[in-house]
Parts: sequence; C-alpha cells; structure tokens
Amino acid sequence: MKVSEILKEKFPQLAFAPDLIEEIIENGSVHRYEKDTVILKENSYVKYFPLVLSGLVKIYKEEENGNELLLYYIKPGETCIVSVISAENDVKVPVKGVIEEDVETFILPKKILYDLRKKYPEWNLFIYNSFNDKFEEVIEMIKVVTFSNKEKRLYDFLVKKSELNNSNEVCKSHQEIANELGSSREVISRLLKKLEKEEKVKLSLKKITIL
Amino acid sequence: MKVSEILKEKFPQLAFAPDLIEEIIENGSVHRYEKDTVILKENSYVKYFPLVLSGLVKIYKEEENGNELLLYYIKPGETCIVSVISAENDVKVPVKGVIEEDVETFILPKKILYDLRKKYPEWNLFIYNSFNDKFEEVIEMIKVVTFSNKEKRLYDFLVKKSELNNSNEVCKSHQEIANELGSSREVISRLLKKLEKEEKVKLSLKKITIL
DNA sequence: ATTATGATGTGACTAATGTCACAGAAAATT
DNA sequence: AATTTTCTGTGACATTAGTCACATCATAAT
Repeated sequence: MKVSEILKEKFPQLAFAPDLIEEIIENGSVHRYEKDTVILKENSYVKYFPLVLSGLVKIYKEEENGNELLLYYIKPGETCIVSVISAENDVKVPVKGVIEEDVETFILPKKILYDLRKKYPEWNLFIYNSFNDKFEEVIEMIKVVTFSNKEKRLYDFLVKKSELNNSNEVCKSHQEIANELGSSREVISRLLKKLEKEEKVKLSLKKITIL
Repeated sequence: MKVSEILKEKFPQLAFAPDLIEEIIENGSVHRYEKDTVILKENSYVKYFPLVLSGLVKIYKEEENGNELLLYYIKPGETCIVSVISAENDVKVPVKGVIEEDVETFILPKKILYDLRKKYPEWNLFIYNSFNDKFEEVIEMIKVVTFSNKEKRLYDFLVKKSELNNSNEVCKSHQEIANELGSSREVISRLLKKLEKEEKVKLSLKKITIL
C-alpha cells in the first residue's frame, strides 16, 4: 500500500480535505524508529512533528528526583500535540517521548504548521480534537487516581496497555510498572499477586497475561 | 471603559489581529452571572461560549456516586475550551460549570466558531494555547496527586485558590474543600490543624488565611 | 434567650500504601 | 559450570488516609 493511502486511512479527519492531505503528503516522509529510541528530548526545540502510522510512543515527564510521570501514549492515527504546540510557539517541549513499540511515522517539518493553521479549518479541528482526546485521557487518570485504590489503578493500566498492544499480554517488569504508576516495586508485586489470586491476571517473568 | 477596550486588554492574543477582534465584538455581548449560577450543565448542548472578563468559573465533573472531580478554574482572559470543542463537534459537554466568583463575560454564539476557525490563524493559536494551558494545569494536578500526600495537595490547593482570588484568604468550609480534593471532611480538618501548627495557615470559620 | 443548624475538633480504629530487609528463582555473563 | 545480575516474593513495620463516633462552638432562626 502506498504511503498516501495509509495516511488517508489512519487520518480520515485530514483526508476529508483533499488539498490538506495533498499538502501534507508533499511535505513529509516516512520514518521508522525502534523500541526505546528517544524521539523527544525534554527541554529541546522541535524541528519536526509526527503523524503516527503504526506502533506506540510513550509520553512522560521525568522529575528531578528520578520520578517518572506517565502522561499518555500516542497511537496510530494521532499526532504529538505537545510537539505541535511547542513548535507553533517556538518554545521547548516540556515532556519526553520514547518509542514503546516500533513505530512507523510520517514526519513533517515544523515550518509547515503556520500554513496548515492558516489555510485549513479541518487541520485546526484535527488539532482541537487531538488535544481534547488526550485531555480526556488525562482527566480519566485523575479520576482513577483520586477515587480508586492502587489495585484498580494497576488493573486499569494493564487492561489499557494490553488493548494498545492488541494483545492480552503486558511485557514489563514490576519495577517498570511501578515507575509508570508512581508506586514502589514491592507494592506492585503484592497487588499483582492479589490480582492473580482473584484470577484476573496470570504472572510470568516480565509478562502479565490479562484473563 | 468600553467593552471593546476591556476585551482587547484581557485577550491580547486576539487583539493582535484587528479583523478578528472586530468580528468578535460585533457578534457578542456582555453578560453577568452571580456566584453559584450553573452556566454549563453536564450532558447538554452548548449554544454559546464565553470570553471571561472578570470573576472565576469552576469546571468539574459530578460522578454518579456524588463524587466531585475538580478539573480547573476559568480565569479572566480565558475561554471555555470544553464548550468550544463540544460546540465545534456538536456533541454534549462532559463537564459542569459553576460561577465561583461573580463573573462578567463576553458571550458569543456557537455558529461563529466555524468562521473564526476558517478565517483567523490567530484564533486557532488562541484555542491551541487555551487547551495547552489547561492541559498543563491538569498535568500538574496528576503530579501532585501521584507523588505527594494530601497535606501538600491541600496546601497547594489553598495557595493556588487564594492567588486566583487575588487575596490570601480562601473562604470555603472544610467540607467543600474535601469535596474538591476528593477526600473526607475529617481528614481535611485534621490536615488544616496540622498546617496551622506549622504556621502555614490561620483558621477561622469558613475562612483560611495563607500565611 | 432558646433552639436548631451547620461547622469544626478530635479520639479510636481500620485499611491502604510505602519502606526495609532479605531470600529465592531465572536469565545473562563470564 | 560458576558467577553475577535482574526479577520476583514476602514478612515486619511505619505512615498516611479514611471512617465512625461524639463533643464543642458559631451563627441563624424562632
């Protein structure tokens, strides 16, 4: 399948405007990144922004003390709103982006952004909605953090993560999960054991299967 | 001072584009709302959206079980992004909005939105940035909820709330604060006493003074 | 002034979470 | 095969937060 076809399939909101998708296709190109590549460095200026075609990107903040604050994952069909905003305002990105699953992405130069914003109402609605989607995800996070215990938060995380992978497995160590949820390894180990006893998950080494 | 002058002063990002601010002024009008007025009903369709000139609006979600999930406050110089997005997509608003301090606001009809989005890159950047600002506030919330205890969260809340009021006082009952922070009255009372002993606040009836 | 209501203070207890210490299992390295 | 490293399991304990019960105090209403 041609790149332009994949783009149109993954970004229907943009394909709806033929001029827009044409301009996008003419100005960018496909790139591939392997798991664990850092594609966004905290406090750097962005020159490019992505339209993700496949894979998964993890966006988080790293605190001074080493704490990790997971914000969200970028899925196929999504762009990186933080990159777009930072590029539009010529400021540094306040987050870190790492490839979680091998990624194919259509990369566009920052300088095209003003043009898109000026010419295409559809582009603007796409950005509004991209923001809104992540905003809602983050609100959901606050809700769970505020009103639920760690067990629920952990289980929700596992279910969501496995859905993102189109699989019923999450291949992470207890320590990695603890970091992403802002907890400690021991607590996560204990809660996972509890979930296993409740027959909600099955534990193996660096792998958790959702039942 | 004329409304148009106040608008330009409070919304410099928009005033920067003369045509834009002109079109806005011609299409809306000033309204006033008193404390405790519900200006945004959860699950309703919006017909208008605001540019807030003075006062404070509280945006939150009400859970089925009666829990309240505070999202953020809308300050002078800001619009209601949730209203804008919901209006642009013709969907129901997923949040509730209540006047926290008497508000003066410039109200615009929803039907103007497409026009603004199509014609004014400055309008679009304003919406991007409005979203980004609230996004950052919410991220900060997640950070505090994830890595800090209730005492810190409470103190941060009080400081921020008093700043929003341009005062060093927060006039709320312990119960109200508990609701906004998703905790219980007793816990808040105890933590406030602790903060008082640490000489960070002074307690009176329905009033907390930040020291 | 008396009563009713709402707001606050606090002890006692329980539950949830975090921390420390250490042990055993699996995988990677030599 | 031996050693090292990483990952996981778990007991013991401390801290934090939530719940229940009840007392006190301030203000509003009668």
